[in-house]
Amino acid sequence: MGLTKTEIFSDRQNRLAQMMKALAHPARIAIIQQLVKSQACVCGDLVEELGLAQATISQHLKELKNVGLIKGTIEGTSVCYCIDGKVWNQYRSAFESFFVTYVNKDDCC
Amino acid sequence: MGLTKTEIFSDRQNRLAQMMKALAHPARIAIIQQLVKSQACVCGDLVEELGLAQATISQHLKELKNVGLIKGTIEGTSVCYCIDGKVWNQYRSAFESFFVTYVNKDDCC
DNA sequence: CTTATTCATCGTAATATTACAATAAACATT
DNA sequence: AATGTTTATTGTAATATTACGATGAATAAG
Repeated sequence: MGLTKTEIFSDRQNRLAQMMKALAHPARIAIIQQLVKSQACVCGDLVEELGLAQATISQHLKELKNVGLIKGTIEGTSVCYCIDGKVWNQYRSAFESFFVTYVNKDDCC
Repeated sequence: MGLTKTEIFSDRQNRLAQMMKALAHPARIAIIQQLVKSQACVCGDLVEELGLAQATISQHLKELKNVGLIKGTIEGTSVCYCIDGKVWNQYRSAFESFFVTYVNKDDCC
């Protein structure tokens, strides 16, 4: 137990859930917002901006990298992260498709 | 440790993360989709539709209820669940606001 | 009143997540 | 080469999540 039963759900459902999960932490939201704001790519500045340990930030960055939302390129001794526009758009349309399915009728109960 | 440091993030960030979390499981996605599809409210039919134990479904329903996305009304011995249109719209616009912040320029790295 | 039916809750096991100190790896600087 | 800087990784503790059987509470049916 304690293990999500992905087999019984559709690929779409699993993928959407995974997308949500990638953003289901305030630190990862904050990281994304920083990357959006500082049009140029930030790197370890994130550690100063957010108040978390370097190891923790690195861990969150890894998760965001794993789902493809961000990518990092090495620049000397530091790493420059930025948002992957393609994946961002995929997320955006996946979320929109999900939310558009429900049309507001009078609540039935 | 192991406890999210909500204090260091803004209310907006925490709320958005919580919304994502509510939908960060395929079973909860599937439940919502069922409720959208069967315009009338479903109840324990969910247990048959998805392949999870009754206790598990009940637990997921509770989480969705906690964030306000769905509401349930007792009908005799069964419970009728449906989406709360107001909260749905709040979610929708919160997600849209988030995704609209990033405008696709050429990826910088 | 007794017996089903339906759903919520409790208890519990397995697994995942979050956070950080400590360390390693890679490059830059002296 | 030796030292510093920056990031990733490893190990670990605390907490959260997921799933389900068992039980309880409420109403319906007999």
